[in-house]
Amino acid sequence: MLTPVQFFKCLADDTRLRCVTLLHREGKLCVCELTTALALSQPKISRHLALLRQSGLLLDSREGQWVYYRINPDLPSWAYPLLDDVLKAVQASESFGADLDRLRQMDCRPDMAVCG
Amino acid sequence: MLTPVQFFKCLADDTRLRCVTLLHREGKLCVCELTTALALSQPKISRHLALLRQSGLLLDSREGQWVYYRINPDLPSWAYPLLDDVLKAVQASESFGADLDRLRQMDCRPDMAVCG
DNA sequence: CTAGTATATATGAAAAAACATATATTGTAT
DNA sequence: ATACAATATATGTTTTTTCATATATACTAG
Repeated sequence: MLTPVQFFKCLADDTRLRCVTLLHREGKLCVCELTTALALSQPKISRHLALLRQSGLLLDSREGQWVYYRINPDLPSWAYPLLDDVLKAVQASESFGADLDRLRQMDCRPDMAVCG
Repeated sequence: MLTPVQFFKCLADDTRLRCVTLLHREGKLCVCELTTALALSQPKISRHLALLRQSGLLLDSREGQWVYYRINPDLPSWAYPLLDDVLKAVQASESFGADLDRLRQMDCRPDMAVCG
């Protein structure tokens, strides 16, 4: 079971905080979308996602060649108001807008019909 | 200015999380009260308080031989709802009750008339 | 169907950096 | 002198990052 300290360790890194807030806002994203949005190397993203998955904060699911991550819907109840306030805090920041822009401008995202 | 990541780094350690939640609940406490409440060594507490002070989350003020710490009242506005959520999350935990008990049972706390 | 190839993701290993803790010492106020 | 608090040093541990490689799925040509 995720403890408060573990929860904050998850958010205490720039890469992980950006992944979690994007996922909380967008619902679910695959690794390549996160890699593009954050403009970071694939192994770096993958390692941080693994940590978040192992801590129980995220769930993953494979769909064909893509692996999607999302916020675990069975977190302890104290976690959700925190996540909402985290999103509000981070949305105000400059870097979050840039991440979202790169995600929007990404051509050929897996969910888009043109790519299936 | 405190950023969201720095804020979460502050809370991503058991000792610091307990200090911050106690201070958020109690208003202000001196180092010896925190040392008693958490049942940890003075240098250990002092080091973590210094980190929290340097990050801007806490303010300190000397009153005679005692140094009091409190939550900085000039944090970015996103921080306060988060701190409230944090307190709710931590209050549910067992260790928090024990910290509070040790604080209550501490005899000769600096604020108490018998000790002045 | 099979072989070959491309894309997506994960992980092993190693190096660097950051962090936490203990002990000892120093500073500050009464 | 005594109580309270901060810091210096050394040490051990954890975390983060990168590069290279492994695995899994999908696609294409024969």
